[in-house]
Amino acid sequence: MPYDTDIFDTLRYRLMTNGFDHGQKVRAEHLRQEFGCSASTIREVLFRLSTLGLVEFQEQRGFRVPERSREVIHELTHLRVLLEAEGTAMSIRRGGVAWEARLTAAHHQLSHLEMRLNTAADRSPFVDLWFGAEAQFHETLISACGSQTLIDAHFQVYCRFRQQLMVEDRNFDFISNNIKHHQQILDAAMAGDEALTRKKIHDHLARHLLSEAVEEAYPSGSTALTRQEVC
Amino acid sequence: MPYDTDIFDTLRYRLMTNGFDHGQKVRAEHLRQEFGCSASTIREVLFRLSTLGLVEFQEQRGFRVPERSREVIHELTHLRVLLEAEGTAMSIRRGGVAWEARLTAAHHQLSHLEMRLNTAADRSPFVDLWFGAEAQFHETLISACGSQTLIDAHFQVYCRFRQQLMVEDRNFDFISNNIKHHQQILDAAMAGDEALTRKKIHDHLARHLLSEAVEEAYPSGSTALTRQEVC
DNA sequence: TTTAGATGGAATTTCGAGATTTCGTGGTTT
DNA sequence: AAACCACGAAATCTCGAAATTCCATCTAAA
Repeated sequence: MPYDTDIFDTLRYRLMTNGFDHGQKVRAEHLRQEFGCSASTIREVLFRLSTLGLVEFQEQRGFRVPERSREVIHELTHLRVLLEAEGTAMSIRRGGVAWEARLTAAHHQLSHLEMRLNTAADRSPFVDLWFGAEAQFHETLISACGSQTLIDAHFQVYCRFRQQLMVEDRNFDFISNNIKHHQQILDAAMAGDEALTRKKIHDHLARHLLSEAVEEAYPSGSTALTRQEVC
Repeated sequence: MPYDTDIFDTLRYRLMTNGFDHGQKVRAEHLRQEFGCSASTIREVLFRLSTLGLVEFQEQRGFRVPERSREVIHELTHLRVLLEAEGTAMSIRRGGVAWEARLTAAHHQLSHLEMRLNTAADRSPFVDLWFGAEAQFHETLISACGSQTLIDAHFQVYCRFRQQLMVEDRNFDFISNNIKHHQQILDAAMAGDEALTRKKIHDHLARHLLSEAVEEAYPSGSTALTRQEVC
């Protein structure tokens, strides 16, 4: 039991799974009582969480959970596509067989869970597993890019993206589309087709982009945003 | 007036201008004495600085200044080109006359300083001004992109980029090339040519990329990295 | 000589309290 | 009714010290 890492991880999970309301102030005093530590420790943990963008620090006003908005989701998606497409293209160039093996494994695990999610009557036992597997798959995509800087930047964006979207669409209506998307990304990457992989990554997330901007980047296949969905 | 903001700004400036050695541990106790405050205050400031990547936090091992390396410079440059090219292209699309005016102003100021730097016998009085103007120009390039998320991400990368390169080449041998580069970026942006602007931004920074990777992205004009230079 | 363990000083992390600031409530004035 | 001010409660920020951990050095055993 080294240190306040427990608190950090607990709060990070809670923030990413929307255990706090968007825009709400973080009540340091309540957390202090809950974890049985001093205010300074909580304060420090919150500073560390602000590094990931999961809480926002304001001078003399403490910390608060970022507001949820369509615009922020759009911006995070845009950045995520930019980084993930670039990182995956680099992985294709320099990943080799080892990366392909890891990617296949990650996809297999994700695919399995998505099948279960798609058919199960009660989805709740799979939800957390699916979130983990989905994160693992996208992380693996860029894992062989060779740039820890890019991986870190992507992780920051991914955390905030997840925080923004986790609250929505617990019905997993999108899941059958996602199965196709992930398969197409895998196939394109395995074929070594960088351009196609970039496009499939974009299409996978295009749902969360506001339509106008989609037009600009990919004039052909724009999809209007009628409802926010997870991933 | 917020108290530790002074310390934050002072240390940020010192970190970005290499007032500390790369890879060195940050001596919190020394800083505490220098600023006449408690260890907690210094600790908090360092956490806030780690948000920008200017110091790295390690559990139970305090903070240290990131190591300087050719690989990290390459990665930061790669990310900077990616974000800056994208942000500038978006600014071109949606910036309008107001953005063009601001960009022209920023370039004019920068250009003026670069002329002085290029001819002055003693460059020292212009150095700080030039760093500010250079940052201002590149910040203005992406300022109309409409995505605060992208602007924040770029700022993080820019801080670390500057921290890595500030120590090098105080002779400003690169300055005459830089004058051309900045002019070309301005011209391409004013002409509304997104592709050309992207290329000019890349060329401007290509010097800091390791040659192999430059080949991959821009097979035509690769420039080997023989010596690190600022900006 | 090398390795393992012990030791003491220095750095870190945590704590609880006091100082400062913000925020909400209620009352007064225009 | 709207704007302004006063005041108390609650939150934030800073501090100094205590508790914990790291790190370099020394000693002993193989």
